[in-house]
Amino acid sequence: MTSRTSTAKDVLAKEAWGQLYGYFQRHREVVHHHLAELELSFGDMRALMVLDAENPRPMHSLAESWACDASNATWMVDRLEQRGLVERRMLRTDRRVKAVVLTAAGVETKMQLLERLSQPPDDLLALSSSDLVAVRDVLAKLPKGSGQL
Amino acid sequence: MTSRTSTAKDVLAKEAWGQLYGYFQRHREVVHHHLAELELSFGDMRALMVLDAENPRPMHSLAESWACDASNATWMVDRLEQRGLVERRMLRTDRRVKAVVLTAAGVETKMQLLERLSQPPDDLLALSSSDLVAVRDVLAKLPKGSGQL
DNA sequence: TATTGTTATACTCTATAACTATA
DNA sequence: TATAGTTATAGAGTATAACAATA
Repeated sequence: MTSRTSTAKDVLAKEAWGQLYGYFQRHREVVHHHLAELELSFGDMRALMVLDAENPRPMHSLAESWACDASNATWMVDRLEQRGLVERRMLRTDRRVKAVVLTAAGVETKMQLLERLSQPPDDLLALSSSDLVAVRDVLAKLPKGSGQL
Repeated sequence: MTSRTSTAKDVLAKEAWGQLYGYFQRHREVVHHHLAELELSFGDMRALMVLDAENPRPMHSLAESWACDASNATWMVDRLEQRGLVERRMLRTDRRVKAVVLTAAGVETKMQLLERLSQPPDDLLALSSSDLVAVRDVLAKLPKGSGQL
């Protein structure tokens, strides 16, 4: 709706975006490599990210966090439970809800995954320290809230 | 294998990577929004990216580019062909191979998709010009070849 | 006999609708 | 009657194996 002639900054933003986008295209496989090592699917990863051992999460709340149907949440938790990574707990306050927590094994798996994912690709290490600081600090200025379109 | 104590640069690289990774996590939905507008699946996008109108690509070569099974390539090309976006051509040199090209409609759809994908998110426009230049120039130093692990 | 591509089939992930049990 | 969760079922997307045509 804000259609107008391109400013110099529009061009810069497009070029910066192109670099960012291209970089992630090239590193998509990195994530899948780490997941394969831990025998996790992409869905497993999204599931683990939301869960922990301290805060039991009701199924319907998980479905919302995962932006999926309730029946799909049942299926995802079933798989993780069969692998011993999560556990369903009954709530005494409302016996309809089943709250999900990570087991010790789930915590361990999540930790290993996070450690791998936080490992920067080698090509970043080839940059100078000042370049790394520049990227880090500029991106740190961007809003961390839910992504916009 | 290069296990050693963390240098200051290791820490910087991890922080920069964390920012890059987080940014793309937050903007994953942007791509899906653009795809939905054009009624394309994620697979359709990957398919279109590899194809053009000038260079007929044999099926087995496409399966390799898409890193999928040959039978899956058949299925993907079938769908695009039914939508009129691609066309199978016989090769007179080897009558076994079927080479795939984008139709005029396919070129148009691919162009519309590329235009949308190249549109930077609003939050980048909120950065200063010098910040945009910094991000663009640092990322431009990274290798463009096939991603490494 | 080897290669290109397709078909038949099955498995994973996702959703919709119908169901159970609580509230 | 409404809500939390599951089950039954169907569809998209992926793979493996058997097959047809051509080299």
